[in-house]
Amino acid sequence: MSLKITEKTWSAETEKRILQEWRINNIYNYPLNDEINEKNFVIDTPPPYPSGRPWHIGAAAHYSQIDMIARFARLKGLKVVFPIGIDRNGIPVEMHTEKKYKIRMRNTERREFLKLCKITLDETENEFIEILASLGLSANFDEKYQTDSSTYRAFTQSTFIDMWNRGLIYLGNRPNNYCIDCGTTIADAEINYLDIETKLVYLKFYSKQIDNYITIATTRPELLFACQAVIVNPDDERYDNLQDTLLKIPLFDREVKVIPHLSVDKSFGSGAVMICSYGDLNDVQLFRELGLQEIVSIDMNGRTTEAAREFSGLKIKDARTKIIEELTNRGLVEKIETIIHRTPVCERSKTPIQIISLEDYYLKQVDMKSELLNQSHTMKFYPEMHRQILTNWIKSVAIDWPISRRRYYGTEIPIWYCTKCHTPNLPKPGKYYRPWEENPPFEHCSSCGNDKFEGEKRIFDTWMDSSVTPLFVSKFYKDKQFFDKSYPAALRPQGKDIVRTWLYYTMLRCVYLTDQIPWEGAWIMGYGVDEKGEKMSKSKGNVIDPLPLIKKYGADAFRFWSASETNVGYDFRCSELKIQGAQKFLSKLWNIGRFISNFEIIEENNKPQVLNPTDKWILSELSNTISKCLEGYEEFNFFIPANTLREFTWNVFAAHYIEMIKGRAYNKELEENRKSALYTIHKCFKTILLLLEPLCPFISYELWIKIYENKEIITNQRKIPMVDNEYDSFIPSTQDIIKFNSEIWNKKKTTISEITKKPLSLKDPIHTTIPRELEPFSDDLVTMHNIIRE
RNA sequence: GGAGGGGUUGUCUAGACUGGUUAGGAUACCUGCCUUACACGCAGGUGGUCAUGGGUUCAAAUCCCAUCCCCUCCA
Repeated sequence: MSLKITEKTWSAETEKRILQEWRINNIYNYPLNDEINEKNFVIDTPPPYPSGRPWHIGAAAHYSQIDMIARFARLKGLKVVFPIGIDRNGIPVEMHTEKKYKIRMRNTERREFLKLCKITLDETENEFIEILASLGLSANFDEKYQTDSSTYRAFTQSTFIDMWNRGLIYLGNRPNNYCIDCGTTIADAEINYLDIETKLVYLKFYSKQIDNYITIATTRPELLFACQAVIVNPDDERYDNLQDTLLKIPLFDREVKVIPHLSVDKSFGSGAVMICSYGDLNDVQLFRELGLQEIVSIDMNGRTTEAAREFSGLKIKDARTKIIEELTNRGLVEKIETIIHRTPVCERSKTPIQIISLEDYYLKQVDMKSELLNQSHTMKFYPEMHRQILTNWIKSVAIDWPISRRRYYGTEIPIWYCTKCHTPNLPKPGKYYRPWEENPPFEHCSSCGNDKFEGEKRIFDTWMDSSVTPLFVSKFYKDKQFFDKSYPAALRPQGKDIVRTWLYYTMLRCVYLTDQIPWEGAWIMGYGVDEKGEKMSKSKGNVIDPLPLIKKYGADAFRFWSASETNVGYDFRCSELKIQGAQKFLSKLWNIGRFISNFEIIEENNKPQVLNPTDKWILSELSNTISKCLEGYEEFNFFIPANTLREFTWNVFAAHYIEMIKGRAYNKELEENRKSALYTIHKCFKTILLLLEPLCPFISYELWIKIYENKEIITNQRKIPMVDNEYDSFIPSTQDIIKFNSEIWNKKKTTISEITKKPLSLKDPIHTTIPRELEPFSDDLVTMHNIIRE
């Protein structure tokens, strides 16, 4: 009998040493046995974007929980494929690089700019990987992939060439969302809406026919010169008999017709609306519907075109100021109101988007809507309620996906154009191509035989890269045997904020390429919100940096907090106090381990023939706990095992069982009775550690190797504890035992000792009776409370 | 305007699908206690019109209807 554990508390510092040990032994990177014909449990891990600090605490919790998914699957004995990728393409790094080096992308030589982006990414990525590892992530870091590697980019390009050959991609010239700041077309999914204060200008449109003017309210007076119609609601009495009336556009003197249209809100402004190319997507629709001739108003640089006459070549803001000024001078403004306008902005640069027509590549998606809706039913959602986000989004898809971007840091579109007949020539899939600086891998144009080409300069939308992760990690195109075992992936874990992008685009692409949904299930996590329940944002200043908290309390405390605080799919509040609470539980567990480490281990093969009733009772509670935990784990709802384990370990096992068997444990004279207690206490503790391992791998590992002196907790698979109903009849005793112990404690507390004049100590004897239903446990209870039976 | 989620003690939350002892826990607060694992602990206590109104029922935090408030997403 000796204490194998001497330290009184679990220290987060220990984690560093354990991590080192895991790293040296490479414990999570075991080769998958390809002989066994069994499906791999593939987690389509979100490739995080290394955006630098502070990292979002919700994201740290998110990755912790993904690791719990992986660890539980290993506990079950599944062959887990837990890849880790880093998403490196896209506008955020370009913007970050511009800021960092005080340069502008378009004024910098392309190669030079790409080099600077890479440096920026490498710096943040290393730090980021360190954080992930320090959280105890059991992912395969050795095979980390990066979406900007030539391998990954070749993969993206191959999928594009594949889809091109099947006629799913086309070049289209149509009005679309355009961000002036980013200088590129963007997709609907990349747009956010902000409430912005703006001026609503009431303009006078004169008409000879009625010898008067009508008032038109607009938030976009700078587009006046691109006006092609004025619409009014047909039910609006103010505009009765004005149909087809010609109105003169102020300043520009061109005439446009008044057209009735049901889409007009009578109560907004004056009830008459000017339709310009293009103020918003509604304008686009009306131009199409009414067959109006487009007037190009804004160019790619965000400046007014020739059509603006004396106002041409101006930035939108300046054109607006000048036009309002001129209109005011000429008495054409009736009034100006300030309103809050829900304005679409680019989610990256926060610049209000413009609608302009450009030639871009589109991937067909409108035709796929019903197919995707149908197929999505084969996928399970955790929780089911978040299926709605996807369904609503698919239903709202209205135009095909513009996939080309006029940016630098991304996967190049692999096309060379014939200089003679302009036919796009595509290379063979499988290699990484950079048409803007490389010669084509072919000599002659497939159409006219010409031998001169011009390389495409544009790149792909970043979602073109990230929408093929399940294919990349399952080695599509590369290893048929592995792919068959790995696809569809078991699970896509992700945040609910990127359902319309990552989840949706991945589905679309994978259904095109493989005819099936790429996962069996989607696990959708909520947001980490602040203490008040509000979303964290830099502008609100309520962002919590997880790093100091992880450093202070340790990864396990952080992980346990994240598990016990987040109900699957719901938003969860982040507060340091709760993490402290998790730390206390770990300390409690540590000390239970410390106590248990006193006693020799009675293994299963040495189990006593007859167990003491108290031991049978706690085993019944243990079995109950196993069953609840497994149920929660199966649903990837870690809230359940975390709280079940905490409750059992602290409030039943430690508070009542351990106190009850202390007498037997220390009494070497009744050997059989002692053996029964020691067998049971180790059985319970081992089970607790195994069930806790997915949540808190560090402390579980440390306690296990300290007490049991082997590494079975992580090296052996299929160690999942089994539910055993043998002692179920003891379950009802739990309430009786807790109640009885509580009564005795209370009695001692309220009895003032004659000698000390203080309440009785727990050691002091007490006269009492033991209720009949607790008779089987009476020996343990008598010793525990020092009861003198009456 | 549309969709989804939520409103339970000072604060956070479980219970709601499947109605049934005294609404459970955590934290904070108050009181007492070093008890051969743990003061990061132990024991005890104060604290609740379960958002509001109505309905169903022997019985409603739970089911139904309406209203109000908060959050998120979409137009």
